[in-house]
Amino acid sequence: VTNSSRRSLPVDFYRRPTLDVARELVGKILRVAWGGRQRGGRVVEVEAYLGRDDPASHAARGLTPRSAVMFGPAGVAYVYFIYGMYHCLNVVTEPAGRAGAVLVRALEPLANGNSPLPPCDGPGKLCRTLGIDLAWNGLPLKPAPDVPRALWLEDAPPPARIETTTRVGIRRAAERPYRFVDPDSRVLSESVGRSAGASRSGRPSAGEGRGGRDCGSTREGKRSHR
DNA sequence: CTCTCGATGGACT
DNA sequence: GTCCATCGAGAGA
Repeated sequence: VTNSSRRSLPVDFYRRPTLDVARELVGKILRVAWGGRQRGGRVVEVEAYLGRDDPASHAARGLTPRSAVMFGPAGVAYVYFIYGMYHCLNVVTEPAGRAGAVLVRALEPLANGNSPLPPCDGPGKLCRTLGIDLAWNGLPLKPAPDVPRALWLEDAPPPARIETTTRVGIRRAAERPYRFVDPDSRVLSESVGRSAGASRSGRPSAGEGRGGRDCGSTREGKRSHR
Protein backbone atom coordinates (compact mmCIF):
# COMPACT_ATOMS: atom_id res chain seq x y z
CA VAL A 1 0.00 0.00 0.00
CA THR A 2 2.85 2.30 0.83
CA ASN A 3 4.31 1.51 -2.53
CA SER A 4 1.03 2.22 -4.24
CA SER A 5 0.61 5.47 -2.39
CA ARG A 6 3.97 6.63 -3.57
CA ARG A 7 3.38 5.81 -7.21
CA SER A 8 -0.23 6.94 -7.25
CA LEU A 9 -0.77 9.93 -9.52
CA PRO A 10 -1.45 13.12 -7.53
CA VAL A 11 -4.61 15.17 -7.95
CA ASP A 12 -2.59 17.81 -9.75
CA PHE A 13 -2.09 15.36 -12.58
CA TYR A 14 -5.82 15.33 -13.23
CA ARG A 15 -6.52 18.98 -12.57
CA ARG A 16 -5.35 20.04 -16.02
CA PRO A 17 -6.70 20.40 -19.56
CA THR A 18 -8.51 17.19 -20.43
CA LEU A 19 -6.64 16.57 -23.65
CA ASP A 20 -3.31 16.75 -21.86
CA VAL A 21 -4.44 14.35 -19.18
CA ALA A 22 -5.85 11.94 -21.75
CA ARG A 23 -2.67 11.76 -23.77
CA GLU A 24 -0.49 11.30 -20.73
CA LEU A 25 -2.75 8.66 -19.25
CA VAL A 26 -1.70 6.21 -21.94
CA GLY A 27 0.82 3.84 -20.41
CA LYS A 28 -0.17 4.44 -16.82
CA ILE A 29 -1.22 1.58 -14.55
CA LEU A 30 -4.81 1.33 -13.36
CA ARG A 31 -5.36 -0.58 -10.14
CA VAL A 32 -8.66 -1.73 -8.72
CA ALA A 33 -9.01 -3.13 -5.22
CA TRP A 34 -12.28 -4.77 -4.29
CA GLY A 35 -13.50 -7.80 -2.43
CA GLY A 36 -10.10 -8.55 -1.00
CA ARG A 37 -8.57 -8.69 -4.42
CA GLN A 38 -6.50 -6.31 -6.46
CA ARG A 39 -6.48 -6.22 -10.22
CA GLY A 40 -5.20 -3.84 -12.78
CA GLY A 41 -3.60 -3.22 -16.11
CA ARG A 42 -1.79 -0.83 -18.34
CA VAL A 43 -3.89 1.84 -20.02
CA VAL A 44 -3.60 1.52 -23.78
CA GLU A 45 -6.67 3.36 -25.08
CA VAL A 46 -8.48 6.47 -23.83
CA GLU A 47 -10.80 9.16 -25.09
CA ALA A 48 -11.14 12.77 -23.96
CA TYR A 49 -14.56 14.28 -23.31
CA LEU A 50 -14.53 17.99 -22.74
CA GLY A 51 -17.11 20.29 -21.23
CA ARG A 52 -19.86 22.38 -22.65
CA ASP A 53 -18.08 22.96 -25.92
CA ASP A 54 -17.88 19.25 -26.71
CA PRO A 55 -21.21 18.05 -28.16
CA ALA A 56 -20.31 14.42 -27.52
CA SER A 57 -19.74 14.99 -23.82
CA HIS A 58 -22.30 14.28 -21.15
CA ALA A 59 -21.46 17.75 -19.90
CA ALA A 60 -22.42 19.40 -23.17
CA ARG A 61 -25.87 20.33 -21.95
CA GLY A 62 -24.76 21.57 -18.60
CA LEU A 63 -24.84 20.18 -15.11
CA THR A 64 -27.36 17.37 -14.68
CA PRO A 65 -27.64 14.68 -12.03
CA ARG A 66 -25.61 12.35 -14.18
CA SER A 67 -22.94 14.80 -15.33
CA ALA A 68 -22.51 16.46 -11.94
CA VAL A 69 -19.37 14.51 -11.17
CA MET A 70 -17.76 15.83 -14.34
CA PHE A 71 -18.19 19.36 -13.03
CA GLY A 72 -16.70 18.52 -9.66
CA PRO A 73 -13.11 18.26 -8.46
CA ALA A 74 -10.57 16.42 -10.57
CA GLY A 75 -9.07 13.09 -9.65
CA VAL A 76 -12.26 11.14 -9.04
CA ALA A 77 -13.99 8.41 -11.00
CA TYR A 78 -16.95 9.17 -13.24
CA VAL A 79 -18.89 5.98 -13.92
CA TYR A 80 -22.06 5.90 -15.98
CA PHE A 81 -24.52 3.25 -17.07
CA ILE A 82 -25.05 2.77 -20.79
CA TYR A 83 -27.11 0.66 -23.19
CA GLY A 84 -29.00 -0.96 -20.39
CA MET A 85 -26.19 -3.32 -19.43
CA TYR A 86 -22.77 -1.73 -19.42
CA HIS A 87 -20.78 0.69 -17.35
CA CYS A 88 -17.99 2.98 -18.47
CA LEU A 89 -15.13 4.29 -16.35
CA ASN A 90 -13.87 7.85 -16.65
CA VAL A 91 -11.33 9.98 -14.87
CA VAL A 92 -12.50 13.49 -13.98
CA THR A 93 -10.22 16.32 -15.10
CA GLU A 94 -10.03 20.11 -15.00
CA PRO A 95 -10.47 22.37 -11.96
CA ALA A 96 -13.79 22.15 -10.12
CA GLY A 97 -16.50 24.06 -11.90
CA ARG A 98 -15.21 23.12 -15.31
CA ALA A 99 -16.28 19.80 -16.79
CA GLY A 100 -13.97 17.23 -18.30
CA ALA A 101 -13.30 13.52 -18.21
CA VAL A 102 -11.19 10.83 -19.82
CA LEU A 103 -12.84 7.54 -20.78
CA VAL A 104 -10.67 4.50 -20.16
CA ARG A 105 -11.38 2.19 -23.10
CA ALA A 106 -8.82 -0.58 -22.84
CA LEU A 107 -6.22 -2.08 -20.56
CA GLU A 108 -3.56 -4.65 -21.12
CA PRO A 109 -2.47 -7.11 -18.45
CA LEU A 110 0.66 -6.46 -16.50
CA ALA A 111 3.55 -8.62 -17.56
CA ASN A 112 4.13 -9.93 -14.09
CA GLY A 113 2.44 -8.13 -11.31
CA ASN A 114 -0.27 -8.87 -8.90
CA SER A 115 -3.43 -10.32 -10.30
CA PRO A 116 -3.74 -11.27 -13.95
CA LEU A 117 -6.38 -9.58 -16.02
CA PRO A 118 -9.27 -10.97 -18.05
CA PRO A 119 -10.43 -9.17 -21.22
CA CYS A 120 -10.41 -5.38 -20.95
CA ASP A 121 -10.43 -4.48 -24.65
CA GLY A 122 -13.38 -2.12 -24.55
CA PRO A 123 -14.95 0.23 -22.01
CA GLY A 124 -17.92 -2.00 -21.25
CA LYS A 125 -15.89 -5.18 -20.94
CA LEU A 126 -13.31 -3.38 -18.86
CA CYS A 127 -15.86 -2.43 -16.22
CA ARG A 128 -17.51 -5.82 -16.31
CA THR A 129 -14.16 -7.52 -15.81
CA LEU A 130 -13.07 -5.28 -12.97
CA GLY A 131 -16.47 -5.22 -11.32
CA ILE A 132 -16.93 -1.47 -11.65
CA ASP A 133 -20.47 -0.13 -11.49
CA LEU A 134 -22.34 2.98 -10.36
CA ALA A 135 -21.25 2.40 -6.77
CA TRP A 136 -17.81 3.57 -7.89
CA ASN A 137 -19.06 6.86 -9.23
CA GLY A 138 -17.37 9.81 -7.53
CA LEU A 139 -14.69 7.78 -5.77
CA PRO A 140 -11.34 9.56 -5.36
CA LEU A 141 -8.57 8.03 -7.41
CA LYS A 142 -6.25 7.05 -4.62
CA PRO A 143 -5.20 3.96 -2.72
CA ALA A 144 -7.46 3.26 0.23
CA PRO A 145 -6.88 -0.14 1.79
CA ASP A 146 -9.51 0.22 4.48
CA VAL A 147 -12.52 0.88 2.28
CA PRO A 148 -14.80 -1.54 0.41
CA ARG A 149 -13.53 -0.43 -2.97
CA ALA A 150 -10.65 1.63 -4.25
CA LEU A 151 -9.13 2.47 -7.59
CA TRP A 152 -6.21 4.62 -8.60
CA LEU A 153 -3.62 5.14 -11.28
CA GLU A 154 0.10 4.72 -10.86
CA ASP A 155 2.83 6.45 -12.75
CA ALA A 156 4.67 4.55 -15.45
CA PRO A 157 6.88 5.38 -18.42
CA PRO A 158 5.01 6.58 -21.52
CA PRO A 159 4.82 4.20 -24.48
CA ALA A 160 7.22 4.55 -27.37
CA ARG A 161 4.43 5.87 -29.57
CA ILE A 162 1.01 7.40 -29.02
CA GLU A 163 -1.48 7.54 -31.86
CA THR A 164 -4.28 10.09 -32.08
CA THR A 165 -7.56 9.19 -33.78
CA THR A 166 -11.24 10.06 -33.73
CA ARG A 167 -13.47 8.80 -30.95
CA VAL A 168 -15.44 5.59 -31.18
CA GLY A 169 -19.16 5.07 -31.11
CA ILE A 170 -20.37 8.65 -31.08
CA ARG A 171 -22.40 10.68 -33.54
CA ARG A 172 -21.80 14.25 -32.58
CA ALA A 173 -18.40 15.84 -32.94
CA ALA A 174 -17.22 12.54 -34.38
CA GLU A 175 -14.44 14.22 -36.33
CA ARG A 176 -12.55 15.50 -33.32
CA PRO A 177 -9.20 13.72 -32.71
CA TYR A 178 -9.72 13.04 -29.05
CA ARG A 179 -8.78 9.36 -28.88
CA PHE A 180 -5.30 8.32 -27.80
CA VAL A 181 -3.94 4.82 -28.10
CA ASP A 182 -0.73 2.88 -27.80
CA PRO A 183 -0.55 1.51 -31.34
CA ASP A 184 1.95 -1.12 -30.28
CA SER A 185 -0.51 -2.77 -27.95
CA ARG A 186 -2.63 -5.62 -29.24
CA VAL A 187 -5.36 -5.18 -26.69
CA LEU A 188 -7.10 -2.22 -28.28
CA SER A 189 -10.85 -2.29 -28.78
CA GLU A 190 -10.03 -2.93 -32.37
CA SER A 191 -13.20 -4.17 -33.99
CA VAL A 192 -15.07 -1.19 -32.68
CA GLY A 193 -12.28 1.20 -33.37
CA ARG A 194 -11.99 0.39 -37.03
CA SER A 195 -15.62 0.28 -37.99
CA ALA A 196 -16.63 3.45 -36.24
CA GLY A 197 -13.46 5.44 -36.08
CA ALA A 198 -12.02 4.77 -39.51
CA SER A 199 -8.90 6.70 -38.79
CA ARG A 200 -5.98 4.54 -39.73
CA SER A 201 -5.42 2.72 -42.96
CA GLY A 202 -1.98 1.40 -42.25
CA ARG A 203 -2.11 -2.33 -42.76
CA PRO A 204 0.59 -4.10 -40.82
CA SER A 205 1.50 -7.35 -42.48
CA ALA A 206 2.64 -8.87 -39.27
CA GLY A 207 0.14 -10.45 -37.01
CA GLU A 208 -1.21 -7.66 -34.90
CA GLY A 209 -4.90 -7.41 -35.30
CA ARG A 210 -5.83 -10.87 -34.20
CA GLY A 211 -3.89 -13.13 -32.02
CA GLY A 212 -5.21 -14.45 -28.79
CA ARG A 213 -6.59 -11.93 -26.42
CA ASP A 214 -4.46 -11.75 -23.37
CA CYS A 215 -6.24 -13.48 -20.60
CA GLY A 216 -4.88 -14.23 -17.25
CA SER A 217 -6.72 -16.30 -14.76
CA THR A 218 -10.29 -15.62 -15.63
CA ARG A 219 -12.78 -15.08 -12.90
CA GLU A 220 -15.93 -13.15 -12.56
CA GLY A 221 -17.99 -15.24 -14.85
CA LYS A 222 -21.32 -14.32 -16.28
CA ARG A 223 -24.07 -12.79 -14.33
CA SER A 224 -27.52 -14.09 -15.04
CA HIS A 225 -29.69 -11.54 -13.39
CA ARG A 226 -33.28 -11.83 -14.32
C1' DC B 1 -13.50 -9.71 -43.94
C1' DT B 2 -17.99 -6.14 -43.44
C1' DC B 3 -22.37 -4.71 -42.17
C1' DT B 4 -26.71 -4.91 -39.41
C1' DC B 5 -29.27 -5.52 -35.49
C1' DG B 6 -31.12 -6.86 -30.79
C1' DA B 7 -30.62 -6.63 -25.78
C1' DT B 8 -31.93 -3.52 -22.07
C1' DG B 9 -32.57 0.45 -18.86
C1' DG B 10 -31.64 5.09 -17.43
C1' DA B 11 -31.14 10.07 -18.65
C1' DC B 12 -33.15 13.70 -20.77
C1' DT B 13 -36.51 16.47 -24.09
C1' DG C 1 -40.74 8.84 -26.62
C1' DT C 2 -35.83 9.11 -28.24
C1' DC C 3 -31.14 8.69 -27.66
C1' DC C 4 -27.28 6.45 -26.28
C1' DA C 5 -19.05 7.32 -24.87
C1' DT C 6 -21.46 -1.09 -26.05
C1' DC C 7 -21.04 -5.84 -27.17
C1' DG C 8 -21.65 -9.97 -29.58
C1' DA C 9 -24.19 -12.73 -32.66
C1' DG C 10 -25.64 -13.47 -37.34
C1' DA C 11 -25.80 -12.79 -42.36
C1' DG C 12 -23.65 -11.79 -46.58
C1' DA C 13 -19.31 -11.18 -49.81
